[in-house]
Amino acid sequence: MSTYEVAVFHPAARGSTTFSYSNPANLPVEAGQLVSVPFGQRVLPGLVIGESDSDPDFELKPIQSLLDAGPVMSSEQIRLARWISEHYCCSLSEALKLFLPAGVRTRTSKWLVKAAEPPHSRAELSYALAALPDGRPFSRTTALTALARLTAGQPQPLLKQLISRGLVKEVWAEARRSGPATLRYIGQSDQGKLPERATQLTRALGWLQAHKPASEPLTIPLTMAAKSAGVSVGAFRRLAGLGYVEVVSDAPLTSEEKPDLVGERPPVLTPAQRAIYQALGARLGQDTPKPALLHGVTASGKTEIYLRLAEDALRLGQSAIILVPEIALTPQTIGRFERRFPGRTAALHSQLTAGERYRLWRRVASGDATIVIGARSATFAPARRLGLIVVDEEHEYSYKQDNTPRYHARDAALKLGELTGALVVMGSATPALETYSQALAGRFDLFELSERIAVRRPPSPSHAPIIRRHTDMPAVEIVDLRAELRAGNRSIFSRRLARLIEHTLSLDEQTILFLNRRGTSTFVICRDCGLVMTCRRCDVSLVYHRDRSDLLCHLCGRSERTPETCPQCHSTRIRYFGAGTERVEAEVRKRFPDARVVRWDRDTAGRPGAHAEMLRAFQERRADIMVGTQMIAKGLDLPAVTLVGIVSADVTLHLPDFRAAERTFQLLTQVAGRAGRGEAAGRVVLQTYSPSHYAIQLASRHDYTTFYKMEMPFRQERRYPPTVPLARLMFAGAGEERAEQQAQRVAAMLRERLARLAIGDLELLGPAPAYHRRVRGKYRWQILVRGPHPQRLLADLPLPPGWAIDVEPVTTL
DNA sequence: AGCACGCCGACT
DNA sequence: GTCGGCGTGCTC
Repeated sequence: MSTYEVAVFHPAARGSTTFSYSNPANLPVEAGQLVSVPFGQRVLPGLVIGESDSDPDFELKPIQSLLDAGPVMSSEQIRLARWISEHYCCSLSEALKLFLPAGVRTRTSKWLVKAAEPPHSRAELSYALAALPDGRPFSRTTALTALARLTAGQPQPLLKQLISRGLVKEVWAEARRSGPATLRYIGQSDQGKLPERATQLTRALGWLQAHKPASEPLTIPLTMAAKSAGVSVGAFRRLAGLGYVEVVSDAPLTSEEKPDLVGERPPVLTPAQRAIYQALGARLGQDTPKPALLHGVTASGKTEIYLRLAEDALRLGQSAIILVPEIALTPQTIGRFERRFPGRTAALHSQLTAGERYRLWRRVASGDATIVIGARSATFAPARRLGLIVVDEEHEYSYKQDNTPRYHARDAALKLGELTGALVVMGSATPALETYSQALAGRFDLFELSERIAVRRPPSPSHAPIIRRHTDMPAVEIVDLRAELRAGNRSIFSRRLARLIEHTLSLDEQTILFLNRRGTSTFVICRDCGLVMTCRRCDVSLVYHRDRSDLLCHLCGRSERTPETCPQCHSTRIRYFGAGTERVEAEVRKRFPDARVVRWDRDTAGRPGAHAEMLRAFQERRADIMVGTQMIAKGLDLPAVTLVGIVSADVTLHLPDFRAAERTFQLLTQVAGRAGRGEAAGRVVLQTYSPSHYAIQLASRHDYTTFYKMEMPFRQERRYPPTVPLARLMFAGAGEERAEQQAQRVAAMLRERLARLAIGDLELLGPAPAYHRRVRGKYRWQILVRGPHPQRLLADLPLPPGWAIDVEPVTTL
């Protein structure tokens, strides 16, 4: 009899461990199937990885039941999960979880049940036992409610006693499926049975009757119905109890609009676009096409190439996954795909509810949606017959997940392409050095788009042709802020920038002002004793936010009242230094009182829909100046912007991280690229205290190639990625000395392991305190592992709690 | 993560 | 002797 290898969803599952189970009931089990299995004392969900003939010397437990009709993961997806677990040193079940939305994995929960054969001492508590349900399992809440009557409102100790005496047992059982509930209403003639005062039920029923189509039953997600009818979900559940409607979990979902609508007409391609599109399009049907890097300056029309390729994939009966950075996942980007492929796209973004996410997952799995667009997690969408994977802005750090599994979506996408034979197209104006060097080495095909295109869209809907023509890259002027100071200008705007803002306003054109820092003042200091206000739990200075008149910690989010006197010396001479976006906004309002300003950063774009609102306000010319952090640097296409002011280019430049120059270069180039995307030429003013730094000089000339040539030797010399692979072990825990001891102990273990495994080409750096030594009251230490295949050392490492492994970290801060 | 088992100290 | 504290170690 064959055994089944099952990855169990449980934190204890280390490494790529699977557990073997038998299948005595002969359930139709195949790889990729969700099952529930007994594990220890409990029943847990697991995923069948495969079959084997191995005959272990202990007795196998049986697979208990199937949790889904068919497999929920393909064999390629299982192989990708295995790769993730091995490459990023996480457990297989952690990697598998990436592929399954919360509603698909079934949870188990704790229930209580009366003991079948209660032990000796039962007399004194029999009164309590009598209050509990017989035979069937009941929830903790049920038990507490029943016991509350006997204990004057303090049932917890009594329940605890019952459990500890063995009179009540805790059991693990499958919980209800957490898929979104669906309501089904066929229509009933015999109303009037409802009690008169049941206003909620009457309203719910009225809504149903008003909304039911004439011929077919009404099928709608329960929450949606409740929202629309203005009653609680409970009202519909009550109706279900009375037999008016059916509430089914996980019912087959009717697809939304059917996809035979004609999408927006594509614009005519420029010769440069067409050449690349044709070269790439020819690979779509191929067996294992080589991945491609599309290096195109900002506004060179990369997205249109993606759209064309997606169209071709669809025509071949394939599906496509389009990855974009979370920050660029604006209604603008989503809208562009939805207009081209109406009814066929599934947009996965962070603001979906669990139920919506689940529904989209099902739509993709069923083949109803064939274009998936989303942030990094969309890599794991259950796309069938995958033909194309696009990684837009592939250099973006948000592609790296910052908790376990710490995967990089670009690299996962490349692996997925390799496994499925899908074409992977990466695009960027400022490729990551990792990617560009591999392209130069021939692992990827390199395509260049070096000219900008201005697009004039006719007001939609319209069938007028879309006009496009070449425009120039914006001219960038570097302003030396030291010279400004010398000239007596202490404002955050240089004379040149102020003049150009004025000029742009007078032309009725738009301006973007960029500063990669939120708040009003970045540090608050007492003039008398020199005390700088710092966070109680982190080792950073607090940032003054005038809008909320609070001091805010940007690491942990804690806010404190602004002190009127110094907490140390009680002086009133408290001063505020350093500018953030809030200060820029205030300054603009002061100096240009007639200008209409919007500020776009995490403080103003926090709530859902805020992005779209601000974008629309700016697009419809209801504002003249947009002030923002790096949120505005990504993928926004605002044709009326002719001036970009970089208030300070230096925020990220001097951080002690090997990627500081690369990051600064990328950010500045992207921000500068927001200017002049329409018909009118763009200008950029770049203010800095380091005007001769190569990252700033080259960003001002949009010169990626030279930047690459200068940065690579530096990495080579210092033995940093992409020349030498890197992994990092991080610890965070309470107690300053304890953290250091922890770090030393793990470092010693690593040294010992390195010697035992006789790995000579890996070096350990550290342990050393992290750049932010303390965050949320936890002290942070790190150890770097440098050299080829650090996984050799890190695989199945028994790390104490508080540790995390980050393979190919995006930063070492 | 739970929940065993197991080995020590405070009590009926 | 028993109850119960929480330190290691296992879960097919």
